[in-house]
Amino acid sequence: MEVHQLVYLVAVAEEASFSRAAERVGVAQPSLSQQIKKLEDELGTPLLDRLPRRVVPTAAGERLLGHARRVLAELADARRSLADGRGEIAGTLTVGAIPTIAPYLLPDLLKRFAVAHPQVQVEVVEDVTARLVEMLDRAEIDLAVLSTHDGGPTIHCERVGEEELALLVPALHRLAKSKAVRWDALAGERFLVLQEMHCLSGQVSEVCQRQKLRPAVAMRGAQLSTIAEMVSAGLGVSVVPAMMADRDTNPDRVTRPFAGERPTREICLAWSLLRYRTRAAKAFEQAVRERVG
Amino acid sequence: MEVHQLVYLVAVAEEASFSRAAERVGVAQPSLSQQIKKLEDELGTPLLDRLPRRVVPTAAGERLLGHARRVLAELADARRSLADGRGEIAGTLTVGAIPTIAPYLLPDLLKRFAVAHPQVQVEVVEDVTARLVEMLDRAEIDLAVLSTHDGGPTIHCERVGEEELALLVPALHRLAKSKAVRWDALAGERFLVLQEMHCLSGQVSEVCQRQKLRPAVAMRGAQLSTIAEMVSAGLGVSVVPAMMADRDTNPDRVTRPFAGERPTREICLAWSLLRYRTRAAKAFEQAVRERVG
DNA sequence: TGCGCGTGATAGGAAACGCCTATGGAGGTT
DNA sequence: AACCTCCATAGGCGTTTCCTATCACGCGCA
Repeated sequence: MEVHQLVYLVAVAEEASFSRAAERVGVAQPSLSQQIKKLEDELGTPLLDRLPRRVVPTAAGERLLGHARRVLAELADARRSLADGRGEIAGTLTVGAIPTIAPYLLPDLLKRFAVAHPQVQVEVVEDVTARLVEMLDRAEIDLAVLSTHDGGPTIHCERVGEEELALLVPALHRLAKSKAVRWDALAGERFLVLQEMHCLSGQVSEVCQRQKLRPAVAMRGAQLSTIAEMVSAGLGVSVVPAMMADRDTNPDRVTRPFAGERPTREICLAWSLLRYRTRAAKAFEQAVRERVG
Repeated sequence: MEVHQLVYLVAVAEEASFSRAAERVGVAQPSLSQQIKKLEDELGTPLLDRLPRRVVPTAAGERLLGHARRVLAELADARRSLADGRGEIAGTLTVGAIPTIAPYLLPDLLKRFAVAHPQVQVEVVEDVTARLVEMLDRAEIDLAVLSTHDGGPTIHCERVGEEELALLVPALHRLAKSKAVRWDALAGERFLVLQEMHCLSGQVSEVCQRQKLRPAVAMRGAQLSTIAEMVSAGLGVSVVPAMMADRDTNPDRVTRPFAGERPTREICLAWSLLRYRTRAAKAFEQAVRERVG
């Protein structure tokens, strides 16, 4: 069981093809076939089902893949840990962020971070909380910026600040001129909310519930910008992060704060406790804290 | 960074010598020097300090060692997981047990287990709780039998039963004839207890505290058999596991249960959540449950 | 001070290994 | 039925790893 064999196995499994995997890892296809065969011989069991049009892992292959990915992640950690030991803040940093935070927080943050740490190559992954957490576990991202997270023993999740939620209404809406909107003024409004996989959706219903408001959900959107455009078109109102509102310049809709206790949601940093935290990751975390706090 | 290089590095670090490490891993010493050098060249930093009489890891080496051990543990897991997939209950199983349980629980258990699963080679490590937990984390043991454990997110600890604690007194002691000993009868007795690293020591003081007894600790012993001999010699009394008493045939001391609510301590199984649990390990766990429950 | 002893590094050759190109063969597709 | 895609096999080449033999260094002992 050699490192390159595990690399090849993972590549074939992910590409579902020997030829594509060979291209990806930069060797000729026969070399790859050879090494996989050798691995299968050593372990005494087929790892891949060569089906006519695609390649799928056998049960044993699936089993080995889990271990293989952890081995490779650990090796990557080793390299980064040693590079860190030389005092450099450098290398590649992959951060994840949820779609309801990423477009409002990251652009500015990335620009500043790039200036402060020009040696660090930052990659961004935008996905919903559940998937980001999976990616943390699989070491596919180093760090995630998200809101609520139900936990899991291997993920560290740390609150770094909070953001206000505000009401987004069409510019011609009766509430558009209010200084601050009272919750009871929203009875009967049509609400535009995100799909349930977005945590903002749950957070909004929670807030509504606390305010004894049973909103009529007119539509579930896949992204905030869709919802914003719907609001502009007068199809309903929505509760959105204030950060989004700050950047919104469309005159067809306006954002209004809520009266009384303003609803907020947490902004958290999460990382895996099993992976090495590079200096670059810590520096990025600090940048997020400064920007949010 | 190849697997065999990591194996060599770990061997050299543990043997503190190239030659001994070479012998251990079964290659000639020059091959080992060569591979370590290659690893150092690849990583761009020395990993080992070749001192006149011994070899010690550098800071970078120490750092890499942690990752290397995890990589190797993960590879071992992979092999065992695949072997398990073929349905065999076989291979090597390393179990740890604390010294106040091991000699009373294991002999009988191991004998039965060997009959039920002749294909499994069981190795036993006897050490105190804290060290067993470390060894679980480092994948040096598969399973630990212990009593209390303060936790840690990567260790699963499961109560499988309890054992009674009883009073051990010299045969000629005034309490030796009691049917059951009341706690208030122990005021003024000289107590022989274990060193603090043994959890039994803490458990006994906890029980005493609950019974409003402030025992005079006459001596702290390193093992129960020492304490038992001290009791035989009339140097004091002790609170010991009933399991120990069951096997004790020395006529110079007797064990008496406590009156009222009999004190007990838990017996737990612990394993690492990060390591693969073999069928052999699960079978052993089951054997412990049957024996204890 | 000089000599052995233990230990790691170096040198050179043999065996093993991985990768490559060329080719074969099985399954679909047109 | 011919073609195409995709993986397996064969044979050659360059590299790597391992071995044995030997060297270099520091230490302890006479």
